[in-house]
Amino acid sequence: MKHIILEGVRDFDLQHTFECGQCFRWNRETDGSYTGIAFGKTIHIRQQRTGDTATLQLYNVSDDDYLQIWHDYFDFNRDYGKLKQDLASQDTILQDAVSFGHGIRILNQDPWETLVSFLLSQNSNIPRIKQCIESLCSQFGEPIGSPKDSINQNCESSVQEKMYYSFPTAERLAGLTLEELDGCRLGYRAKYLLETARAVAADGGKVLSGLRGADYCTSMDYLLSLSGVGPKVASCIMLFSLKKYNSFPVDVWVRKVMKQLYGLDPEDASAIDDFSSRQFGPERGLAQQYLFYYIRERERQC
DNA sequence: AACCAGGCACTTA
DNA sequence: TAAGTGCATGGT
Repeated sequence: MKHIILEGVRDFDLQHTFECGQCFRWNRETDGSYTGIAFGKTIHIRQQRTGDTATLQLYNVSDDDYLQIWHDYFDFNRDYGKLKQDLASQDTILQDAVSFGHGIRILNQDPWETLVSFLLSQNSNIPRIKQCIESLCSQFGEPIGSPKDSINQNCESSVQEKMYYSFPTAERLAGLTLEELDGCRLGYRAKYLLETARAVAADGGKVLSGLRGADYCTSMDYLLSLSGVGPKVASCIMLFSLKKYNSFPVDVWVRKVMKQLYGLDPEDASAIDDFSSRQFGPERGLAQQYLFYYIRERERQC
């Protein structure tokens, strides 16, 4: 039975984790459960809250998959209770943000998928980024099984019937032409994608996948050498796939936080970098996620 | 209907 | 080093 149950899970909430802007291939079903694709596998998750812990049902997950992929993917090795406590004690703004997004966890995603996703994210918005990625996957990825297959047929499921595709490899994309990418509607980013895919595929992706073991500067230098990857995109890749929790992506939303809540000049990148380093410490990447989710959900109300 | 989006590459001063 | 500009496309 490909079904895992985790009980007594603290500091984890599906909506907080999947809708804080770090991932693009998770979708909410009508009943509040989520279906996602990562590492060439589909997975369906339901949560039941009881007080401050949750029971998680992971469907289409074998014991091996859980140990080899999902345990690390959901960052279950880190103590978020302690991390949150440290951050919340810094200032009341962060305290509110942490409280608001208390179930956020930083996913440890695949570096290549994360690289492409954030390369495509520039000057765009989240709904459209998701569209671009899905069309890229459906046209150039491999079809994979639906998570519905492993859900008990007797109980009704909210998982929608559709095809699921893996994320295309660097080698696959490196062999394409710009014309072949037209249907994905990537705009001017298509050129960046091809150049970067070719650079990554040139060494079989070994340099990129090896960056988890490399230090911050080595990783940053390599990523910045890729076409279409600047400081913001590189920071996201390092934070969401390379476990570089000191990286602090600064985008329009974070600039908004820095201006509105901390009174900094939103155009002064080095001031923001210095301040975030002093104020949030070596785990400032996590602080960034709480603040990003906080300001974005707040603005959505208006 | 404008405005702008999880920015970057490229040019100019 | 700093400051400006074009970019494809679609959400709001």
